[in-house]
Amino acid sequence: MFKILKQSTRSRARIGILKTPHGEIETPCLVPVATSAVVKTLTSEEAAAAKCQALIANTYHLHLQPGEQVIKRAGGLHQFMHWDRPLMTDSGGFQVFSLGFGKEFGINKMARADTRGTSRLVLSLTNAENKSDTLLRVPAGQQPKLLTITDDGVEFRSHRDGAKLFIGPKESMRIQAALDADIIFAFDECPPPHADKEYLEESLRRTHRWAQASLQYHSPRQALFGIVQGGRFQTLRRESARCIAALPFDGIGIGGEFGHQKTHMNKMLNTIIAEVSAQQPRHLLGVGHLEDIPLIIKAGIDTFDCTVPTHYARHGIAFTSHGRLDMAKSRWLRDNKPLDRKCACFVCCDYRRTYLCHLLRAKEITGLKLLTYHNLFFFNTFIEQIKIKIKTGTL
RNA sequence: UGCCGAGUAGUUGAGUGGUACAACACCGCACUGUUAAUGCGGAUAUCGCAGGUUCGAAUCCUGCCUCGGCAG
Repeated sequence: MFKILKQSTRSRARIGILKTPHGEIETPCLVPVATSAVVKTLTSEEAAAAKCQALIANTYHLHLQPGEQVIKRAGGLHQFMHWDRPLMTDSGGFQVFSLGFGKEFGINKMARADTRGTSRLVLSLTNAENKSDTLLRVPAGQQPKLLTITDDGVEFRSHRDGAKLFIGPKESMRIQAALDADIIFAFDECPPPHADKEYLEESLRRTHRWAQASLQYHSPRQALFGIVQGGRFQTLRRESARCIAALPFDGIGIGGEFGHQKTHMNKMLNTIIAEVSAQQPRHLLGVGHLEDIPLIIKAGIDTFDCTVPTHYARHGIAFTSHGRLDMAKSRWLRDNKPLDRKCACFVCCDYRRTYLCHLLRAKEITGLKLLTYHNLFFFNTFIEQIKIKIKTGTL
């Protein structure tokens, strides 16, 4: 299922081929996020044209809307969304965080370093109610207010209508089987970044039990990846990697966050990858800012999904060879140059900054589409260049 | 020409005696397995003009100006 074509001698980076019933993925590869069976603003044809090799959709969201039975009757996700290349589905484990502690505290998955130079953990607070400077803690045993985590799974409340719904490993596997993606993920808990070590230990035990249950309930016609957790603690990451590596998964997923310094993520990845088989594909969940990509590939990551190129595009940010450009800023109205002269995508070939800026400021949805297309093309091209370096032995 | 109504931030409006508020626009920041074309923050007003009453006026009174409606 996974074949390594070239292993770098300078790093853990490798070129591989991940085979699926819907074709091959040449790794390393970004897997753009198509939560609701769509890369927001793009058609599946456009996502393919932007050089996306595979997409990842979401179990929780598709279960809520339109429901997996609708997709099953449509012939599965591939036919439903008219995408004939490889597909993954995430298990709903991330929603345990994002709709639980994430929503409650108004925080993101990632912690970040205090800008005042202390080593104190500071969180990206986005919820006005929690705009205090106090350090948030999640002690062992604490439940998020908005959902309930038990040994068997998670009782969610629908963010759409408040209805209760239960998803555990069994339910996640059943839903993912109906969706019928090529690669699916074990049901896990993505723990909050500010959780105490004791909380993370309990959460990890639960995630490991759910990993075994996911294996038990999964149909072998889909590839199933287990998920390593453990937060910012090296001992927990090592323990988790050993546990997941010992189970008969088709690949290794790596989830959660890794601490509030960028270099810490590298250390955690090295710890994890040292414990898993070189022959298995490794997928890093939810990481992929441009500056992270060379680091994670050198650490030995084969595939990774991230909302950054698509999400930022819809907030007006273009990633270019000149860096991040906020294309909604009025200065671009007077700029007749292409978005990025060095980019070969149709947006950069055929349109100019002034027009992109106008579309964004006028809130025309085509502006979001053009930036989404460009960002994906740019990220994918960036990764192609890294692959060339691996192939030629310079990375 | 008369009568009636209206003039408050760039715009549309709220505010009927204690020197101003919202939305949008503008400017800035954030966003890493998507509840997000989102969230947070900031700047911006001699309250049409001139007088008067009052301790105090966007608010009450007088005159004027501008716009709209109706009448002639």
